[in-house]
Amino acid sequence: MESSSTTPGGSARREATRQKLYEAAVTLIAEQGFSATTVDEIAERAGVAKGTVYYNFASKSVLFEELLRHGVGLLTASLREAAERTVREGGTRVDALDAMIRAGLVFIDRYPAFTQLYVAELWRTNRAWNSTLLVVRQQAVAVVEGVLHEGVANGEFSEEIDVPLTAAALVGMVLVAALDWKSFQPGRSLDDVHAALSRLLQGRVSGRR
Amino acid sequence: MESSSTTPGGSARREATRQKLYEAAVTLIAEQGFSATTVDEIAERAGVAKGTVYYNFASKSVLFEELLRHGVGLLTASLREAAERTVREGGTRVDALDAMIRAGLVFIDRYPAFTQLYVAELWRTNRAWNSTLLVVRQQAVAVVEGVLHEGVANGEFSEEIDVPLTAAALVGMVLVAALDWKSFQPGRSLDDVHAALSRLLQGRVSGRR
DNA sequence: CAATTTGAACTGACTGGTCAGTGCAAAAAC
DNA sequence: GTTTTTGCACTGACCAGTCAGTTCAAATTG
Repeated sequence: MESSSTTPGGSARREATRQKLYEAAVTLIAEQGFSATTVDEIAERAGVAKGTVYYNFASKSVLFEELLRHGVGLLTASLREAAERTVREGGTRVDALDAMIRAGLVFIDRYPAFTQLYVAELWRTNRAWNSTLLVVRQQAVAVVEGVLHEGVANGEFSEEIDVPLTAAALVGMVLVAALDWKSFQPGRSLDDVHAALSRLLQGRVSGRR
Repeated sequence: MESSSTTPGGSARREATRQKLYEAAVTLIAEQGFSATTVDEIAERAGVAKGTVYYNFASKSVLFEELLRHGVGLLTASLREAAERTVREGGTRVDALDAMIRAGLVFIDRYPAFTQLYVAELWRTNRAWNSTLLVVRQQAVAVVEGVLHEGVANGEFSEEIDVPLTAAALVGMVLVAALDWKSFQPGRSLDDVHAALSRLLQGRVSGRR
C-alpha cells in the first residue's frame, strides 16, 4: 500500500532549495533593500542557478512576500506562545508583556536580518506587496493588542489606555532598541537588554535606586 | 569642486531649486525606496530638467545624503529646543522627555514622508551613505541621551537605567507609534496620541483608573 | 538484478528593457 | 557677461525574467 506519498507542499529537496533561497534573500535584502538586491545575487548566495529561483517562485516580489509571511509566522507563534505560557502558569498580563518582550528579543537575536528588513519595508506605500505588508504588520501587533485587551478586561490595566497605539508603541520600543543593540552594542547580553526594557515597561525609570 | 552647502556663491535661485528637489525626492523615496526611485521621476516631480539635478548635486546618492542631513537637522533642532525650553521653565527631566515626545510627533505630523524614509533606511548596512547614516542616527538619539544623563546626574532617574538603550527604545516607541498613527488612524488628534504615549512613558499603564 | 524511462528540479546563456550619468548648444535669469 | 536652467540625444552598465537543454533519483520493465 502506498504510504502518504508526495506531501502537499513539495518534495523535501524542493523545500530545502526554497529554504536556502529564503536565507540568502533575507540577509541581502536586509543589507541593501529589495530593489537594490538582484536575483543573480540571491541565486549566487544560495548556491543555486538563477533559473532555480524562477522555478521555485513566480517572481522576485513573490519570493519576498513569501519570505515575509514565513518570518512573521515564526515571530507571532513565538510571541503568542510566550504570552499563553505566562498566563497559564499564573502570571499577570504585565508578566505576559514582559515575556513577549523577551520572546521578541530572542527572535531578533536569532534573526536580526529579518527584523531589519521588516522595519525597513513595513511602512512603504505604493508597493506591489502592500496588502501582504498590511496583513503581516497586523499579525504581530495583534498579539500584543490581545494581551492588552485581556488586561483591561480583568482590571489589570487602566481602561483609559489606547490599545492599538500602545501596542504599536511597545512593538516599536522593542524593535528599535533591539536593532540598536545588534548594530551598536552587540556585546551586550540578552538579559541585560531585557532588563533595561522591563524597567521602561514598568515605569521604573523615574526615582532613585 | 565646492559642492558643500552654504557656499558663498549660493544664490537664492539655486537654493530654491535645491529645495524643490528635496521635496520631490523625499516623497518619492519614502514611497518607493531609494533604488526604485529614478532621477527622471525626481526631476519631473520637481518640475525641473534632469540636467538641473546634476548641475545642483553631484549624484543621486549625494542628493539623498544631503536630504537626510537637512531633515535630521530640523528634527534635532526641534527636539533640543523642546527639551531646553522645558528645563528653562522649571520642568523636570520627565517633563522634558514628554516635551520631546510631543516635538517628535509634531515633526512627524509635518514631515511624514521624511520620517518614513528615515526609518526605512536607518538600519541598512553596506550602502554607500553608511557613514552619513551613522552620524544622522546618532544625532537624533544623542539629544534624548543627553536628557537622560542629566536626569541621572540630578537624581531624577535611577542610576541603573541604561542610557543608550533607553534612549533608543524611547525613540522607537515614538517613531513606530507615530507611523502607525499616520498610516492607520490618521483621524486621531496629535493630543490624543501624545496622551497615550505620555501614559506609557510614566508607567501609568498598570492599575485601574 | 541491470537497463531503461520518466519527470521534477535545476541550469545558465540570452533578451528586451531600464536607468544613472554625460555632453552640449541654446535659452533664460540675474 | 556670468550663472543657471533647459532639452534631448546618447552610452554603457545592469537586471528581471525566459527557455531550450541537462541532471539525476526513483519508478518501471525485462
